[in-house]
Amino acid sequence: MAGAQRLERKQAVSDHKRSLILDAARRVFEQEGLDGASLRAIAAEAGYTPAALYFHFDSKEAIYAEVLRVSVARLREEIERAVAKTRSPAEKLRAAAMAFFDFYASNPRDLDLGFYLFRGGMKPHGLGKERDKQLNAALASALQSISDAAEELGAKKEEARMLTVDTFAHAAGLLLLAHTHRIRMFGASARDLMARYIADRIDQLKSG
Amino acid sequence: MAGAQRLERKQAVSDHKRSLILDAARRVFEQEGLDGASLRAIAAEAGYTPAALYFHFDSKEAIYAEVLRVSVARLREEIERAVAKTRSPAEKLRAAAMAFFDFYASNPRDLDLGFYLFRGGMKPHGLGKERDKQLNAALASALQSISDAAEELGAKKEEARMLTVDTFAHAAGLLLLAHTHRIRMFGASARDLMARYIADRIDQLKSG
Amino acid sequence: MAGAQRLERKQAVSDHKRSLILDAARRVFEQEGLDGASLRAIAAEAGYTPAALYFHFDSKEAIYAEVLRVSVARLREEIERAVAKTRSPAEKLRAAAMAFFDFYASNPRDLDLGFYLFRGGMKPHGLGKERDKQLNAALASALQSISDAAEELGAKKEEARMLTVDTFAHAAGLLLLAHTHRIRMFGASARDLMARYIADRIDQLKSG
Amino acid sequence: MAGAQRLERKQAVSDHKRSLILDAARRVFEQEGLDGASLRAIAAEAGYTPAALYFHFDSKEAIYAEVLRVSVARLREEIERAVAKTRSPAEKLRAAAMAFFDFYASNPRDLDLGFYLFRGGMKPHGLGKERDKQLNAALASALQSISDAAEELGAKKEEARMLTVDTFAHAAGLLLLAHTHRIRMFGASARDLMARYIADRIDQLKSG
DNA sequence: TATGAATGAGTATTCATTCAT
DNA sequence: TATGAATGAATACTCATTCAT
Repeated sequence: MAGAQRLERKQAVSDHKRSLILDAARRVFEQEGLDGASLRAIAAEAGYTPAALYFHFDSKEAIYAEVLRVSVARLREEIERAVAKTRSPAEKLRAAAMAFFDFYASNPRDLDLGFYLFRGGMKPHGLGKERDKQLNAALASALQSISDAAEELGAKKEEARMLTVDTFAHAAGLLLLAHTHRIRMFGASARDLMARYIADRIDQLKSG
Repeated sequence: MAGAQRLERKQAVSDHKRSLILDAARRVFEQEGLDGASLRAIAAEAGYTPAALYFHFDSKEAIYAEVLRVSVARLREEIERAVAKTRSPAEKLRAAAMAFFDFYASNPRDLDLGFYLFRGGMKPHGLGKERDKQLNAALASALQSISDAAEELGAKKEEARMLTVDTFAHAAGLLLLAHTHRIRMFGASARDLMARYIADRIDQLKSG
Repeated sequence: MAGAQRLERKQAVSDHKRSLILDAARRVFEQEGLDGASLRAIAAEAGYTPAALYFHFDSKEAIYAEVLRVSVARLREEIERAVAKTRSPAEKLRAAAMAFFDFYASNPRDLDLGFYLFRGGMKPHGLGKERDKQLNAALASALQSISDAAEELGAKKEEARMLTVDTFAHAAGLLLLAHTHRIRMFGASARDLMARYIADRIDQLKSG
Repeated sequence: MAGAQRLERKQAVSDHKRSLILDAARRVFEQEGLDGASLRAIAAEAGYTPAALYFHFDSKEAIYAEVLRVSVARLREEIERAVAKTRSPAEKLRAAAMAFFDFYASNPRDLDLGFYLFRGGMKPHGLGKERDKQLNAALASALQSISDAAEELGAKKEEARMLTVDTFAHAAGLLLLAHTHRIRMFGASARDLMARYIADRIDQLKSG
């Protein structure tokens, strides 16, 4: 029993240190961006030697992946919080979509990270299949609110799915344009366009 | 006269070498991705010493920019070619939008290249102001067909612009999902979704 | 206790390695001159990878500065040792001046090193402000013996200072000539000229 | 005859181009300092390709040497001009010494160049014996005024020579200190110190 | 668990020089 | 005489990672 307790405590301490490193990594991402987030920089911010991080993570990419995992978890929380404040299915759908958009609009580093990892940014072997699966699951879970709301509005399962994908895509595209400053060339606000987009889709659903 | 001819020939040879280097750069992008596209790698692929590239280009970024410029020019050509085959404004709009989508769907490295701008864009240095401006202009020019078609369909200038941005964004988002293989998790075809999206917008325009 | 001892030993080992690198740097200076003293060269001479030096020093300039610091420290020691052997103020002054001259006459690479400052000095970056200040302080300290002796011989503070500057300048000029072999063209011994110079200044002081 | 004339003209044209390059080199030295005076930079300033310079000079160092030669010639002119304005031998001596000092004080790049070339700054084989000899001769000639004046003031040949060397050395030392900004630490003006030095030597000569 | 030390591969860019044309 | 093209060596410095301690 005593041995098991000791092991538990050890595990807890270890987890805590891991999360301290992740916090540091997040801070570095925010302040320096992806390119500045070297292992050295993360280690320094965490008060560690670079070598020390290898006791807690397998590689730099593993840290990146973990930060992304937490990021997606936060995304999900934000969406759920926004949805919880609403009453009607329509409002729910709008709230979920806009929460998704707003999360990345106000956390551009999370967007950067997401794009980096979701694409082939990582050299040696990507995230690894397992992590990739987990990530997809987490993302699907975050977007579940959108699908649910669509179904409540009368969409069939398949339609609801497609709406979710479309919403994700439209938001991602607008965010991309907004963050590369390529959108101002058309003199439009990304958020307004997103709002209009989702309003149209809601109308479609209601009338269809 | 002979002197002028010699100069012309020299220029032609020089241009040819430039384009060989750009081809090599494109190949490296394709095989190694953006991060692997170091000057050394490009030089090696082109059969040159790194130093030799500096005779033909001012910097690594200049090579990137040129590759990108060519890519956007090809995009524009494809869109215009597609539009030229159509008759009605509605067809024109659809053709332009789908040509945009298809270009990047079938040239994923060009998409990667475009996304590079995104990453450089976040901390906005990258290509330098001048090149960035030129690029925006080239992109706007490539998308002009979409705006034109929308206006022909009765949209006001402002509406036409927003439609163009929306179309760009939706396509970009879908391509991102497709490209990262995140879209299959919803069991939908990116191209179908794009087609439906643009069909809906055309309906909107016609009925509005 | 044991822990403290281990730390001490570690520190000692680290210091030793640092000094081995500095020795290597000095050797490179001697054999290759200042321009040849690249980081690579120093690392190779020390039996290290270039990257390894960055564990022990912040930059190439930091190594230069350290070598220079040691050089000036040795200069100071030599001057003080020479002065300590004398009795009268006049002898002290002569001893200090000649020790200064002799140090650089018999350590021409230290002279080179000092001249490096000159070249860096023209467009005044080089070592960075902080190091430059420290160096000036160390140099001033090394020359203090001369000022002190002058004051003991009756010179006012201001006079003593100027004498120090003059002595420094005269010695530096003669060393330059001797070192570049430009002095033989006049068939004179630099050391004799220095001795005569300082003798004259002592006479001046005594009679003035 | 016609052939000889043609050859002469060719030679004249060639000489002119050489001097244009040297002018360019001088300008680059002045604006960019020694480190910035790369062959490329000189060529660009002269409106040539780097390769073209090799038809006029053997190497970069050869250009440096030639610039230095011209510099020493100008030094000599300045000294002679200053001396020509004076009447008494004492004035002559003072004028020559101060002209020497002032020349380098107001043309620090010439000083820099002189130090660089007179020392071992040049890697492969120095200036070459021949050029070195010429340079020494030119320098001696520039300093001749000082020796002459000293002799006119009653110094024997040997004494006059030593005075010249001393003056050269003192000036060089002060200039070195002044340009490295190491002299202000003693709060003295280099020019005043030089003036005092030469005044003392004149007094010595007169009284001795 | 953590460190200090070290590595080897990598970065973009500059340099003086050469050579065919 | 001059150029365009090319080279090979060099520059200082950064990186993720490893390993003995």
